[in-house]
Amino acid sequence: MFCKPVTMRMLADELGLSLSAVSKALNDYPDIGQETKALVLSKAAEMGYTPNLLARNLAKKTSSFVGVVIRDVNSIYGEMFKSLNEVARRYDLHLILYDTDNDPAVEKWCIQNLIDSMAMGIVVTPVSEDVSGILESTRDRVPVVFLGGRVTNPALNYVCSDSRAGTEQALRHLMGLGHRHIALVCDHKQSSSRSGKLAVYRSLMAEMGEPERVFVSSEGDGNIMQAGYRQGRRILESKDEITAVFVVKDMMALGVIHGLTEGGVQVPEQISVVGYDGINEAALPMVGLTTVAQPRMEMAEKMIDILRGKAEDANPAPEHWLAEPRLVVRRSTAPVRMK
Amino acid sequence: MFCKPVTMRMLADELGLSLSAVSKALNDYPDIGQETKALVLSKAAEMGYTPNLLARNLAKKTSSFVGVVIRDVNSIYGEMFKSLNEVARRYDLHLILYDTDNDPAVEKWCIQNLIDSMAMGIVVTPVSEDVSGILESTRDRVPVVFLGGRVTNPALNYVCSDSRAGTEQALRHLMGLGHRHIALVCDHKQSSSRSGKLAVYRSLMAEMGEPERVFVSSEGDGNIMQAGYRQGRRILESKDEITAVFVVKDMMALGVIHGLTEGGVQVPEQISVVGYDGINEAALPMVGLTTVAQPRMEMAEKMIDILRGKAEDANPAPEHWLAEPRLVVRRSTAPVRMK
DNA sequence: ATATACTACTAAAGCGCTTTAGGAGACAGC
DNA sequence: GCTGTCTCCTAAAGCGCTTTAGTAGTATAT
Repeated sequence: MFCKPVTMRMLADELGLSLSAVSKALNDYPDIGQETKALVLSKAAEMGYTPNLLARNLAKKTSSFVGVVIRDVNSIYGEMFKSLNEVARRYDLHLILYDTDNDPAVEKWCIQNLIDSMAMGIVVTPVSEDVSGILESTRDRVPVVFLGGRVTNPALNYVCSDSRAGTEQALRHLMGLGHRHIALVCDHKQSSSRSGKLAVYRSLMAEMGEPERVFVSSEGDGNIMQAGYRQGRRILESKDEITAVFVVKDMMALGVIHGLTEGGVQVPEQISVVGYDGINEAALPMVGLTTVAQPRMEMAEKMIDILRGKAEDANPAPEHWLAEPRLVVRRSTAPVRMK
Repeated sequence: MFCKPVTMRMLADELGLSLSAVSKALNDYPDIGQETKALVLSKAAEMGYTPNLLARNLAKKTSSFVGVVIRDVNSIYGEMFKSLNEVARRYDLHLILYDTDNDPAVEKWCIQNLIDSMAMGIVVTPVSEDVSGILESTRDRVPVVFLGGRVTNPALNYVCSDSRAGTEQALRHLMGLGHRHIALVCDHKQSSSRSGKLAVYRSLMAEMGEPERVFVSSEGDGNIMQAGYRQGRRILESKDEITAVFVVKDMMALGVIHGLTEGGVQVPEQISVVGYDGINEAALPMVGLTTVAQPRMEMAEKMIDILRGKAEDANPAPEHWLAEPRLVVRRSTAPVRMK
């Protein structure tokens, strides 16, 4: 059923040229005659020749594949794929995407396969903040850039949004609406972006002379949205005159809103909610979540940039990028209601 | 910076064996001694050998890559990636994912690159119902399976949900709730799944002796959700005592709901809405869209099955699969309100 | 002892491409 | 004439693996 594709060998034979002449013509080498080059190119077009990427990559010891390893593609990082895809296309790069489903064993498998596929680089949102396994297997083989705030070790390549700046935007927005009793909701997982958000929250609360109202989900709270739901209920139970809440993840914020409204509290009339990430769901008309959006395109560009740089220069100096997030105001926040 | 990985050659030299002996040991060939095999395997583990997939694929003339070409990854088909990813892993397959953004030129580029990467198969949600370009370039080179209802040519491989059965489930659900004045909303794009839904709608309306209330979006309506919004408004303008509406796509249904509620009509109190696809957004608590969900896992399994079958047997007989969708009842539908 | 068959290995070609080294021919300078 | 220097092309090795053909060596049958 499958017919043999046109190879350079066939082109060469057809034209009575050597294989290398054809290769040089196709790859714009300097030491090839203009006429010969034109001849080869026209013949290639005529016969419908297209280069075999695997063979090319193997011979060049470099590849046009970029690995993308995401904990959960149904998240902001999965949504970022769309931007990555666009940037990759600009450079004739191809994305091999994996969803690890938060399983370290799967993550390991993915990384190994990318190495074996000679990927020119790997983007990964690591399952665990302990990335030593990833570093060890990829060390001196393929550049890795960590995405999202879980890893911000200055010795590594990473790209994430500036969670401190984003948090400040969110909180100042609430404060600008007159809110003072502001709660923070976050999940139990440690990450540098979480601790950054927490620090900014604390300093702003201190600035206002307000006590900290921090709600942390516990391990057994199920998925992130359910965890948010639980915290929404806890906020109500706290009887703590809270008028606004900042949630460190949009998905969790949706859960918080659900918990709040199910408990009979209107958002934003009684409590304002702002999330973080800028997931697609936040923009739905029936959701309308005010959120701090990560600049996907810019982050995608930076990640590909870094990987391309490493591939070319084999430059061992780590590169970071803190992307400036942008507050998107929607329906879930409103001025505080005066008593 | 990049160090040379362990190759079979190194293993062979280290053990004083031939290259082929090593290859056979690693690949479970019959004509290799048990002791030798054990020796090779342990040495491989010791030296941390892993096979170069590109080289292997090139030599075997078959690859472990599967191409996935999706019009818009932020859609039900993008969400299906998660299932595809899981199935692919079972067979040691790797997914090269592209988002064509509905651009035929990009689609062409993606397909060509997959051919050049020696993909063992391609899953595609085609931009246009005219897939002759795709067929021509992939013919006799790589098996293709079309996903979604846009292509259901019996001469081709395709997998999609049974839109007739799904539509019937949706409409019978509404009818069971007492609805008789049921509208159908669809977009202007032709596709076999759309025509199937329309046909079932017509026959059921005829069965009830009700007139057809069909709302078709027009070309200039913007994205699918905006198009739905427009139709939601049109439904209100129609003054046609409509109590329920079936929308052929969830994203569009969200737009319809938005149009309806913005026009002051409560969903589901005044008008029930049911969608089709089962996108993640439909399950959000603040959305709660009743919908006909496509069985993602089953469809993913079938697609990989088909591709694997074609790759092995080079069997030219086309295969189809109509997956049975499943009605998921949520908040957006309610019993008709008696006047 | 010889033919037969089987086992366990090696040699070598090949997958389709890149790349290095080298060589033929043209042309200039002295 | 010889050397040197171009330009344009070829030969051949190599990327890391698979696979075919072939060959020792041992065991079995006659």
